[in-house]
Amino acid sequence: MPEFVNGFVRGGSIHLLTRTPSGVQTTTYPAEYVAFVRHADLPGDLERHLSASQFVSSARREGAFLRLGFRSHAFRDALCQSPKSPLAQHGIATYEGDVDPVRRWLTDHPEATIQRPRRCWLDIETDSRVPAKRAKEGAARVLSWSVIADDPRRVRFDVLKADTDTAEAELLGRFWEAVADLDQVLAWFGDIFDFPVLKLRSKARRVRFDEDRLLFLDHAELFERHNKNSSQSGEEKQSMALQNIAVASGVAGKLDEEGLIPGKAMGAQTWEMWEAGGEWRDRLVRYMVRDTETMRRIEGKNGYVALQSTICEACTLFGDSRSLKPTRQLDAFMLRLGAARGQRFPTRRFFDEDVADQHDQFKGAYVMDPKVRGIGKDIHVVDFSRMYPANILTFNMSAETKKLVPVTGPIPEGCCRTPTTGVGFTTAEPGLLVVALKELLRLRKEWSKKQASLPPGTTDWEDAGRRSVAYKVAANSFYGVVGSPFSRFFDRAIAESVTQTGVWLLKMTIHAAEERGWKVVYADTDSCFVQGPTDEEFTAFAKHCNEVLYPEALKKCGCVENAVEIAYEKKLSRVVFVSAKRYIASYAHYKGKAATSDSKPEIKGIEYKRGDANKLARRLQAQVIDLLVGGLKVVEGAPSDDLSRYHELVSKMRSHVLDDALPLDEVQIAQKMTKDAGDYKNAPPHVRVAKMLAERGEDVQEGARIAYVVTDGSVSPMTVIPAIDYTGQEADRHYIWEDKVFPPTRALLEAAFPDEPWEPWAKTRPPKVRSKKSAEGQLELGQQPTLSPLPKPSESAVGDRSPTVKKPKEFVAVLDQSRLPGRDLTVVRDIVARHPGDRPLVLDLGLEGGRRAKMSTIFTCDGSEALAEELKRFRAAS
DNA sequence: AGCTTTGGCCAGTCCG
DNA sequence: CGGACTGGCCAA
Repeated sequence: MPEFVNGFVRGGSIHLLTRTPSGVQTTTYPAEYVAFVRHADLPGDLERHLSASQFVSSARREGAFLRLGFRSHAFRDALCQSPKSPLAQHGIATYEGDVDPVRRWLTDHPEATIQRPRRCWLDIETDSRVPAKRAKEGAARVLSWSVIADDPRRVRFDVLKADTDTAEAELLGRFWEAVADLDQVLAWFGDIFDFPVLKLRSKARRVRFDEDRLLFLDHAELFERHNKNSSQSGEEKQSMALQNIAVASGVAGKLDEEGLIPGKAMGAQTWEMWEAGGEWRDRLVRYMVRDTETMRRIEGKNGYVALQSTICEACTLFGDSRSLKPTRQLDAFMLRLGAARGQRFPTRRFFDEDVADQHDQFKGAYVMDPKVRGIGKDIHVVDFSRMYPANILTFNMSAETKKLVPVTGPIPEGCCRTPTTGVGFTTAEPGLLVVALKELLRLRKEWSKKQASLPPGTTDWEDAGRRSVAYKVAANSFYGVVGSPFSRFFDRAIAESVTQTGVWLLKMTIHAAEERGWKVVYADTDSCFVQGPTDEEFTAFAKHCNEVLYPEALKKCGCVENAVEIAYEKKLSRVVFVSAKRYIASYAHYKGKAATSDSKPEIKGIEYKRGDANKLARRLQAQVIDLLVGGLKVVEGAPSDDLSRYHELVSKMRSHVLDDALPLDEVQIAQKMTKDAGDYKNAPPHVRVAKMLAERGEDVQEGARIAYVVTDGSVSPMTVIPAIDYTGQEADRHYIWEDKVFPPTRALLEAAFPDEPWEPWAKTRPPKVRSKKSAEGQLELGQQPTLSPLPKPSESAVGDRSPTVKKPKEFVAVLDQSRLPGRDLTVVRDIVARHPGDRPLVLDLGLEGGRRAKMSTIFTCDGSEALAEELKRFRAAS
């Protein structure tokens, strides 16, 4: 059985590489650019014309198709892609006319399998004097490289001997020698740095190497794709930098780097360290080798690279970065399956961007607005198992099983029809999509079973588990690929039928639960949250859905099969819904297994889980989450309904934001720049900062994560600075509190305690004083009052729910805030009360809603040392 | 150059 | 001020 580790096209041939213990064996075949045409579609004269054409190198019948071979992709494109081609003119479809010769060969040879590559990790360092952006383009000299092979484990590295082109050429030459007996190279963000740099520099130095021979796989990209599925906190999403991921994965401690230039990042002083020579040059190499080793350890921890290899084997793909794309995976898998059954798939069209943008979206899932007020208790949750695959299976959905049926009325014999989209499918023979899906699910089951039969923790056990996951991943990507206009299998009607059948099933379930007198409080896509039943009643409900409700409903649609199934997933003991897709909850049980005090809460959608939220916003949310549902273990004695505990946390965080020294990580926000800086209509803050950085020559390209600090959030557009410019002073504290930290927690608190007033903590920023007024001498130059409504948490709105007249808000004004040590207004009010008659003032105040009011308040107004002292004493005493 | 989907929330900018 | 719009990130 032929096994291949890699393959490529060169000089009119395909080269297929086989790894042997002694080296790599190459097998070559002529490169075939093939397109199929359905014989029945083809008028006789056109067939003769094609067969005789000088551009067509071969033409032969294969089943119902005419197989046309071309000498180059240019000839084939002219026939298959151009709207002016004779086939397009006749409205004749072509099939698989975009498939590249290597994929063609692998598709036509079902006996060929994919070999597991000999793998290594790579890291390089380049001259730091060249801006990263230019370095990527190959403008910086390579200073060093390191390669760590996995099996057998082996570390190699090398350093530039002299700052000359000759020395660099030798260094690069030794790199390609070092990887000569390896098949796959992984590097962190290798696709955008290490790989192109090595290739560009080697070309520039005229170093001989074979770039096609190796599989280049971007480890960061791979990690990101596989890690999306695993639930994380926002803290872990902060950065994709290698050392951050290493710390989060538990394979490295906090970064401990000491470069030649203190306070400067390692990457920014590679040149200086290399030039210093001796111990510094050694240290540069050590850090580089450590980074390389870190990648290997990350893999040891999560096994994503091994999983990717398994996916490649399952789909017949070579293990480079392209194998990470779901369209590629499914394409390779389905082409083979189709070929085995004598079926061909449509030629994939190459859209230009306009066409892609024009494509209409199809309708998606149903999401219910949450119906719980306050803290919800004892909520049962059912969810459909693999809902979208199940819908495809049940309705036998596939491009070639589609059948035109009346949208309403009786369903023709031998057909089923989706209930809401009215798309018909034959039930006579299984569709290809269904066959593929069944095959993947069968394999998944087989490997899960196999895993269960093996001793846990062994290599075989792990491998079986990975195979099981690989098949699940592939099966779950089906729906998305069918819904993608870039995919060969794009079919809007099918994609929409999948989602809308899901909507139909979910709403049917909601209705059935409500019929029993229970309350459905939330639902999203494939899950349904229900309040009212006992555990036993709800178990019976799920059983009834599976045995009666769905089978009967699907039968009426003409379905012969039924893969639809719901499961009683969990009971939640306490739930707080902020809005759709945003809630927190503690478990009563999960799949029947009772939760313990160690059980982590379920947290969805809120800032705590977002990588672009402010750190303090996440911290305050974490504390409040702990009080509300428990499990995070950041607050003592949680959970609790004692409001004063919440007040305390909020007040404490507010004084921290307003008064304490704030380190960078507490004031910065980081967001990804998803496109080129110039392509934005209204540049958002992170893009404006990116532009500032770019002007300094820093590397801020599409995809970069930009960290910034807001220095004035009260103007539009806001003023911002790059995070690296922050010295500890510039942050707009009011903005941080009013816009970043408090609102996310306020949303949680208002959801949990809707009758309590949470507004009082919201505002801290003094209103802008009109220049006219301040010129009148009431306020001294440079002084602005800090105005804030007093929090009055103690008299909570128990009797205050009726729409009575709103009480006027109380305000306290404190002058010269810069000289006050604190702004804890309850404290200030007390102080004020104990200083009657000092000096009355009438202030012109900005109230909420743009109103203004005159207010006379009695307090010490000179911002004197005396008040500062008084505050200190009061705090010490209380 | 190549690309898994839609639904939803929230922050920010611009404009009337 | 509010609404239209863009952009980022998350749930499923």
